Amino acid sequence: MEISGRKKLILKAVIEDYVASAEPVSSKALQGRLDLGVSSATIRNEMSELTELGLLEQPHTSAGRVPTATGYRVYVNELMGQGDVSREEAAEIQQGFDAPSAGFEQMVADASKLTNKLTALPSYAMQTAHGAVTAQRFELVYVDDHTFIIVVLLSNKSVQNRLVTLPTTTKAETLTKLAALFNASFTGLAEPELTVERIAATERAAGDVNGVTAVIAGFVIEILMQTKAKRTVVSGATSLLGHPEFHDVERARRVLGYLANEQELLRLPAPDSDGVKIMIGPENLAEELRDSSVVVAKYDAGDNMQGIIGVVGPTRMDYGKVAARLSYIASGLANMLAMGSTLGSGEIAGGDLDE
Amino acid sequence: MEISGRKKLILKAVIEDYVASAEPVSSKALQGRLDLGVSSATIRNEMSELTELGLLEQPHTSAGRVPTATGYRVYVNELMGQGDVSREEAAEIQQGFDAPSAGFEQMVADASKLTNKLTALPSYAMQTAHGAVTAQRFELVYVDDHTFIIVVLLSNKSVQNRLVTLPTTTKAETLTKLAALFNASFTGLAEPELTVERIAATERAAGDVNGVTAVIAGFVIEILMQTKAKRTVVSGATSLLGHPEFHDVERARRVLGYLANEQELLRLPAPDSDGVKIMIGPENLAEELRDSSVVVAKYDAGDNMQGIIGVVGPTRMDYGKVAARLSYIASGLANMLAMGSTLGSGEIAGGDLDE
DNA sequence: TTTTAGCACTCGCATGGACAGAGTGCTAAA
DNA sequence: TTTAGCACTCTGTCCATGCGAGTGCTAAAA
Repeated sequence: MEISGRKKLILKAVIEDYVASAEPVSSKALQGRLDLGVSSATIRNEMSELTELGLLEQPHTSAGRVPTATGYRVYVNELMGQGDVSREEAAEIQQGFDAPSAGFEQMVADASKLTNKLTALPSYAMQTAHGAVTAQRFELVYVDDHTFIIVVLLSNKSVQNRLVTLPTTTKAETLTKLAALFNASFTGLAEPELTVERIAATERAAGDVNGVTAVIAGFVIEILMQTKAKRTVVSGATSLLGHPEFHDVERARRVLGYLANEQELLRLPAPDSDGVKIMIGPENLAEELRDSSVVVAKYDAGDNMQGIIGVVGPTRMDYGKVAARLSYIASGLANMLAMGSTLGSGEIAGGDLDE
Repeated sequence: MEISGRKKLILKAVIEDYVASAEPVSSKALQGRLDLGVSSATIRNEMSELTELGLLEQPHTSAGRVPTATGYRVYVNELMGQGDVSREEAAEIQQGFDAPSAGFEQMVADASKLTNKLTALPSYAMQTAHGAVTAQRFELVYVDDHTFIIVVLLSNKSVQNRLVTLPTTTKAETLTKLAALFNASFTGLAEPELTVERIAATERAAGDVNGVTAVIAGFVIEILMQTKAKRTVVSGATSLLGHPEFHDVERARRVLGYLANEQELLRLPAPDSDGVKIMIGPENLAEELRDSSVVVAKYDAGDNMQGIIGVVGPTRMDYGKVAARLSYIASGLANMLAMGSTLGSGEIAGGDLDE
C-alpha cells in the first residue's frame, strides 16, 4: 500500500495529538496544528481515506478520528521520531543506578522501579541465563552440631543459601569433607544431572550414615529448580489507574490481574536481539492485553546474563519516548551488571564505610 | 450509653445484611429477616434511634440504613459472633503451608498470599525481631583470587550473602584469617557498634593492606542496615478492585498507592500482644485509609521472632470471618516458623529427594 | 406506654424530549 | 484537486415526568 507524504503527515499528527490529549482529533484541529496551507475540508478527505485504509477510526459518525492499532503500527514503523532522553532524565537514571543495591536481583528490581517512575506505566523485568544454571561452588558453614548453612554459587553469579537445622548431629569435619565432595562431583551439573545414583555415591564416599548428604543434595536441587523458574518483578502496577483508558475498573482489573501472574508474564514475547520490541493492542497474544500495548527492551550483560525490561500501558502512549527511556535504562542496567560481575559491587560499599 | 437488646439485634442484622448485599437495609427487609414478631414500623422507630445514636446512617432521606464506623465498632466489640474457619479452608491453609518454601521470608510471603486468597482482600505481612539484629556467625568463601562470598548468619535466623569481586588479590588464607577475626570481634554486635575504630583494629590484626577488611565490614554494615529496615510484603493488591466500594478509580488508587509504599505500611499500628486488631474507617491514622478498614494479627514464633499479617479492605467487610482466618493463618505461620527454627526446613526438602 | 396501620412525603433513578455544539460527508463551484 | 458551504448525525446536557422504595409522622389500637 502506497500512502502519500501528506497522508503520512496527517496520520502522524493525528496520533501525536491523540496521544497528548486522549480526545478524538478533528480536521480543524489538524489544520491549525499542521500549517499545511490547505483547508480543513482537504484534510477531512485525507482522513476519510486513512479511515478506509484502516489506520484511523471514528468513535461515532460525527466525532474526530482516533488511531487504530494498525495506525499506531505504521506510526511506530515509519513515522515516529527517535525519542530522546532529556538531560534531567538521564541524570535521574544515573542516580537511580548509583544507589547501592544488594545483588543482581536488587539491581533489576531497581531498574524496574526506575522505569515505572519515568514512564508512569507498570514495569516488569526479568533476568535469565542462556542455557542451564549450574552450581559453581559449594560451601557448608558449621554453626553448631545441629545447624549449618549451605552456600551455593551459581553459574549466573547469584549466591543462594539455606539454613539447615537437623535433629541428628553433624560435625564440622563432616561438613568440610562433604563440601569437598560436592565441589568435586556436582559443580557444573544442571539440575536433572543430580541423579539419585550420584547422590548415593557421594553419600558412600563420605561415609555418611545420618542422611545429611541427601538433605544437602535436596536443597541444592531445590535451589537449582527455583533458579530455573525465572523470577519476574513488577513495579508500579497502580500507575495503570492513572491513565484515562483504565478508569473502567473491569478493564484495569484484567490487565492488573495479568501483571500479577508471573507465569503469564514469562510468556510475553521478547525482542530477538538487543533492542526494543513493541506490541500494539491486538498484536498481543494474551487475551488480557488485547487492548493494551507492551514495550520491552532486551539487554545483554555479558557473562551469560541477559534479561528484559518492559512496560505495559494503554495503546495510546508515546511509543517514541517510552522506547527511548526503556532502552536507555536497559543499557544502563546492562552496564551496571557487567561492571558488578568484574569490579564487584564492593566498590559501592567500600566507598562510604564510615557513616 | 445503654442500648436495648432489641436494638442490638437490629444493629447486628443491619450490619450483616449490609455486609452481604452492599445495599442500604430497609425496615421491611429486617422484619422478614429477624422474625421479631413486630411490625416494620417498630423496627423503623428503633432504626431511627440507632441513627440518632450515630450507629446507623442514611445515604439519603428515603433510603434504607447503612452502618457508620461507630456502628461497626460496636458490632465488632460486642455483637459479632466468633467467626470460624471451615474444614475446607483449614485444609487449604494447611496445604499452603505444606508447600516447600525457601527461608523465612518466603514463608511469610506465602502466608500473605494465602491470606489474600482466603479473604479476597489485599494482604500485607512483615516480620521483625525484638531488639537489634546482630550477626551471629561470619564465613568468607574463597571462589578465586578476585572473588569471594560473604556469608552472615543473623540473630533473626536469616542468612545473608554477598558476592564480592575485587581488582586486588585476596588469598584463601587471608579470608580464613579474616573470617576468624570477624567471628571473634563482631558477633553479637548491632550495626551502630561496628565503629570505624573496631574495623581499623581488625584491619591491623589481619595485617591487611589491600582494604579487604573495610570492604567486608562495609557489606556487613549494609546487611545489618537492610535487615533493620523491615521488609513488608504485599499480596493481591488487585483484589481491592473486586469490591464495589472501589469501583471508583480515584478511591482505589489512594489505597493502592498507600499499599505500594513500604514506609507507610510500617507505620500501621499492630496489636499489642498476640491477637487481632481491627481499625475501622476513620480510626485509621493514615489519611488514605480513612474510608477503609484494616484487620491485622500479630504472631510470635519464638526465638526472638515475631511479625504481623493483615488485610486492608472496605469498611463493609465480614470482620468476624476475616479476623478468624487471619488469626488461624497467623498461628499456622508462627508454628511453621518455630518448627523451621528447631527442626530445620531440612524436613521439607529431605522428603522428596528423588523427584 | 408501646405498637401498629396508614398515608403523605422525599429522594433517587430511569425515561424521553428538546437543544446546543462539534464534527463530518457531500455537493457544486473554483 | 481543492474548497466553501451546508445538511446531517451523533453526543452530552438539561429538564420534566413518572415510578418505586422507603421513610417519618399521626392517630388509633393494644
